[in-house]
Amino acid sequence: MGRAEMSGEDNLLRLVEAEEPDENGYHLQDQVGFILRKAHQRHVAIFASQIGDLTPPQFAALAKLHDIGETSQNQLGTLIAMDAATVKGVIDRLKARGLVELSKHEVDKRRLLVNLTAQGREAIERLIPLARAITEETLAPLSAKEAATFMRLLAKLA
Amino acid sequence: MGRAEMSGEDNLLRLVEAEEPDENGYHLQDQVGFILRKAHQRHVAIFASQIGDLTPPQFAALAKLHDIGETSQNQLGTLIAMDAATVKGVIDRLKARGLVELSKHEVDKRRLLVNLTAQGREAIERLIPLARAITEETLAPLSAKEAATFMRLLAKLA
DNA sequence: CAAAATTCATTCGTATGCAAATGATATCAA
DNA sequence: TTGATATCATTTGCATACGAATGAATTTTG
Repeated sequence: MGRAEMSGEDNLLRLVEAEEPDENGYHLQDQVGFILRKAHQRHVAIFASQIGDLTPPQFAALAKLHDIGETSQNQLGTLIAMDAATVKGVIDRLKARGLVELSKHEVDKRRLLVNLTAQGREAIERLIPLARAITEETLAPLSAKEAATFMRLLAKLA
Repeated sequence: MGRAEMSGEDNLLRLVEAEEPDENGYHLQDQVGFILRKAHQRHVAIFASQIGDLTPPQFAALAKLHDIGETSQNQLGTLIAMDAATVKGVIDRLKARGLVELSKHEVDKRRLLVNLTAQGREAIERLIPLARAITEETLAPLSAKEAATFMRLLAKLA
């Protein structure tokens, strides 16, 4: 596939000539996955700067429990998009800090019920305003209109 | 703050009445960070379904090395957005599989140079078409125009 | 030049994140 | 009812991801 055989569309030709023969111009920094990973990293960093003593997954668990009340560990995992193994670790750590408490389901003995403690409730209610600020700061590079568009499209991808 | 005191904008009133008094309507599933995390998860799953024997970070390292040639481990980390500790693990595993080789920088003895092996080069060149398919599948829920908009806005956030 | 500050790499500790295997319990179906 | 399935939780193993501490080498600066 020699370049000489290529008929002449100027921009394309210039583009091709600017690159190495074997490389058809794959640029990592233009790939969704790579940018998605970086955007997520940036968000996590912003989160950590505002809420230092809780991770985003831990916050998600508390926020969801605050929203819906007691549920099973598994159900909670589904709601906050974590598999069973991951959610267990998160809940274990929240339990160790006294933010959630566990109990057995009376009827279905397989289920482990998770609920906020008073301390957990106090914590999440205190943190929610900070979480709003985190969302705001994460979206700060975009105008209000851009942010709305972005959220709409991002939701379609997730 | 009784609801009765609220003057009547219909939509707002209905919205407020649908919620608990103390809860000002914080919904995890509407937060950028949460959706960003889910979108990233989905992408990683798509990646794994197309390229089973390499992770996205490992692929990123190979792709970048293919793009720019030999560099120091640290510099590579900067280019693919990984801190020093993370990049070391990734490179260690690629080395164990014979996809990259390491050498000492002649002048600056602190630096560890990383380069593709012949096998690594063969691998990345074989995988790049699959990576394009992964990008395509990740963006599949969006129209071409939406995808372009999304990429533009995402890049601003990352 | 010599001390101070930086840079590069490594190591340790902690926290996701997921696949796969396992055990206990529930539900479904023949 | 019992045998097959499915669900819930746990555990193990592996792979990011990052802060913090450390040591070696280089660069900056007084």
